[in-house]
Amino acid sequence: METASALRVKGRPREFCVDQALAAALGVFWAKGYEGASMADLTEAMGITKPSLYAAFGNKEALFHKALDLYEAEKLEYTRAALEQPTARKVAEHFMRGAIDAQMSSCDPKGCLGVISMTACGAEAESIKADVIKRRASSQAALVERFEQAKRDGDLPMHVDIAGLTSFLYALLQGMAVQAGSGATRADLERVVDTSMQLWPSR
Amino acid sequence: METASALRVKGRPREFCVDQALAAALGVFWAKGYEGASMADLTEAMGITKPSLYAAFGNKEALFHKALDLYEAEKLEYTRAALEQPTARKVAEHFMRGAIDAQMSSCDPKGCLGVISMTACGAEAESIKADVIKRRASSQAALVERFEQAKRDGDLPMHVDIAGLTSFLYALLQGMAVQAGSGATRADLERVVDTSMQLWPSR
DNA sequence: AGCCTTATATACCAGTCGTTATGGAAACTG
DNA sequence: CAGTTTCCATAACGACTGGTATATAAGGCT
Repeated sequence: METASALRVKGRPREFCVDQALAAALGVFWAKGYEGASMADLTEAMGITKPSLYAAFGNKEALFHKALDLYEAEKLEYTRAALEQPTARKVAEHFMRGAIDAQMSSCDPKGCLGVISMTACGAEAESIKADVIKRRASSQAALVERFEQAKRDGDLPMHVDIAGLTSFLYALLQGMAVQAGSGATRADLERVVDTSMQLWPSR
Repeated sequence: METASALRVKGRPREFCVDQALAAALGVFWAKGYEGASMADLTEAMGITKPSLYAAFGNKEALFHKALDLYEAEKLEYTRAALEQPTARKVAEHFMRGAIDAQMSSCDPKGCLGVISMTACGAEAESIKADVIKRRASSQAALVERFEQAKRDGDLPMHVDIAGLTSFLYALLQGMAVQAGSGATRADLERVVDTSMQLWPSR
């Protein structure tokens, strides 16, 4: 409908940076979950008032979905790199080490936004939960595909159940996220990864 | 102070069963988390009014702690049986199969109350979180001790890192709880357990 | 009987939730 | 300059939050 409207600003320009405000909102959601983050928390962290927030992002739920987009694009970028590793073993290790970096960053909240948003489910957040589930399903499907390729490549034994191995790896990642959110240290999580890699099949 | 006061009921007797009401409260907390469960939800499910609830249980937080006691005693009883299994392998398998039964029961909410309560953390629930973390730490310590015994018994290789293996198993349990709470089927979780048992060291 | 103690039921408290109407200020176009 | 459009700020909305005050009802004790 509109052609390159970057220049066509008619009225008064907004006084804040949308991307920057969204990043601040992501931080709040990440730290407190969807329902735990109040509009007051959000507006304070974003440095804007409530009407500005509603004008720029719609409402709380729309803001969350956009924050989730940002989270996937920025903090979950490592999963894309993981799928490009040469062997199934390296794929799994990249997933887990990357998860540690993402979940234990000193400047970000601990844990995984997806896990936090999915478990904290008070009826109103049902659509939030559904969104997170859908995103994770597509991500998991990509991992299944990668492991099937690994089996064809011969770096994964023929007898392993791919769906099982994928869910197993995801369970580990989610469990690590839970532990990251409840006081585990980076060394704790690294021990989990080391143990997992020692047990990994193709070795 | 008081000696067997079961008979000494002075005033009007209460019209509901405390244990039954607590069980109903547990169901609500389990399904919606601590913060997601409102007093209206609780009183409705328990079949009592708010003043009765406050008189019998103190407040929402005290009610939650008592519900957590009940949860540990009833739904987490399988962990005690698991520790008594003859080998480390059987201990781990009993833990995981028991977790499936507890998290996928057709008459109870899906997932693990501990995981749900720990991840949903909105400031006010900080003491809730601390309680859950403490309980899990003691449970985890018991598993460490059991695995050290297994190493002495020779059914666990000498080179394995016990702390790592324990956190690894707990991560799997917590990850399965996350998946149980987000639409996974019993077959999905059983695939995770089968995969885990195929990778388990001492085999 | 009457008293005493406790439970129940209704109504209410102050505070917060997400959301929005209102009024004025700021910047662009003509 | 006026006109228009959009922004920001204050304040308010009804609904709901956890928690209580008050009044009435129901049992045991003497």
